Amino acid sequence: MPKTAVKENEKKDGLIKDVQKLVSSYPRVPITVDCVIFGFNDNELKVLLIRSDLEVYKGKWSLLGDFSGDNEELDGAAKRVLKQRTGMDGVYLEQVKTFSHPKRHPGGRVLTVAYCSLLNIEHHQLKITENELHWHTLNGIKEMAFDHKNILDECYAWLQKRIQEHPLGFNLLPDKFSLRELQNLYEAILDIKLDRRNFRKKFFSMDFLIDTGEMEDDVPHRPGKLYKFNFQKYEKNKRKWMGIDF
Amino acid sequence: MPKTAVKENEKKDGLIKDVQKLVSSYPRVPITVDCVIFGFNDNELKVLLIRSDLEVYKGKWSLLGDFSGDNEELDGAAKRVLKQRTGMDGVYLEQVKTFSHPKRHPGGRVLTVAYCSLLNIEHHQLKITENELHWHTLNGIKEMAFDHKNILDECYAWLQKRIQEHPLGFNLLPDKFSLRELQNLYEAILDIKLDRRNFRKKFFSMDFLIDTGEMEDDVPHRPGKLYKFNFQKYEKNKRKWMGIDF
DNA sequence: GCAAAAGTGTTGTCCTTACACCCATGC
DNA sequence: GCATGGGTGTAAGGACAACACTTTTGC
Repeated sequence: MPKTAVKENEKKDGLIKDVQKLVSSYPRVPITVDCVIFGFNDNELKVLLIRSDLEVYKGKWSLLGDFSGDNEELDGAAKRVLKQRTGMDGVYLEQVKTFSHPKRHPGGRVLTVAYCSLLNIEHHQLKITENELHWHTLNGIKEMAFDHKNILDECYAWLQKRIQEHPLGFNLLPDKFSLRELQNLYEAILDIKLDRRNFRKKFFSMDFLIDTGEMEDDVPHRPGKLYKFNFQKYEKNKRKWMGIDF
Repeated sequence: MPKTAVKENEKKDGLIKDVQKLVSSYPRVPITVDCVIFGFNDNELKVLLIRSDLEVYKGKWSLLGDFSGDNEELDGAAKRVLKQRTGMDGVYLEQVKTFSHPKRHPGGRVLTVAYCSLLNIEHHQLKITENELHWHTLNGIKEMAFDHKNILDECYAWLQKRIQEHPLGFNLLPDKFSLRELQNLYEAILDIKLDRRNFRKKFFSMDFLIDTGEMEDDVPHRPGKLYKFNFQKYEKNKRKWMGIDF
């Protein structure tokens, strides 16, 4: 507790009575949220970036962020950013880390809370033309505005770890997908090659895939079956998700 | 970007030139750090708490926290809190999560960043008598000030997971420890019973324990060997740490 | 000599890995 | 009919789980 705030506030029993006064004595910091929005198409992991609107970062790419409004929970702020940029509610979203280096923003100290989000590119193409907003492949990104390259790297590492513990990947795929698509996704995220037979065995043994009875269409080879992920069964039965340990 | 801030700042090319002005237009929020400091003795996992100095929380226990000073990185703020309370530098410390519910502080909106810290109780008894500061066993804690019970629960879950991925536990033990102590620690944190022989096999096979040649003393039974953890070898060779998967 | 914990190996089970052939479709 | 990827099974090796007896010390 700050000595000054305590002194002004102190009573004989040493307890602070006026909590509003106490809080108003705290230094205040501008807060933003930054969303690392991952997508997947053409067998590549993509991230959604916008051209920076600050002159000091002219031409550089930036994460999608906004400051946190008064009395807004940060999860809500992140959802708001997603909604504004992609037009979508109900997108997968998780807090990853808070970045606080005093020089991370050229305009002064600004704290940012990084969120990671996964969405299906096909479902979300609607509002993307409004701004200079583009999907980028991960390894094409060299430099970014602020410390956003660092944030992106940490979120990517987070995703690689997280996807082996939870079935997040389905958020990046269409509702119905072939096992080949699912495997391509895991290979792209983890940046490794997997054995097709073992991959299939693993997913079938978890028993969270529903055979839709439909098949791929318009492929220049034997079509594969299309599956859905059984989100309900997974939610009821999380224990059965064994780590994917490639 | 906030419409007002952009408008005041806009040039013909649409880029913002005055970043200070931009940042000064952001709402500002008081920030605190809260440290969940775990210790281990009497074969129990403990957490270091202080009596709240707010009258609204009279008698309730609280995490060790402080607000973040101007231009201070949050990791530094958390280290500062640890240093002030325990007198120790170089304690294990990691950011866990940021809590932002608008009503989490009775004095108004205050954002807090939770840090988790692990320290050896024996080494840190020095400055603990200054305040009403005590080690608590985890399951004795029912109610706390602010949302600190929630923060504590999340940090404990974090620890349970984290200790299976990294050898954090050694930070809680004396430099030299017996395998029995090490096993007790894992049993306490994970809240399960382990097989002694398998536990020993696992740790010896990782080859990160150094036999000090010394033995336990003053035990009313056959004394065990004392080991040190080989931090250097671990740092050079993190790959060999296989998840502990009890 | 007795209580209490240290120290030590083996076996069965299960998961993981590596690996090769036939099948269905579009062209 | 050929190119392309879909679909399938098995065997070997490695990790994990279960389990009991002898040893050393303090008292």
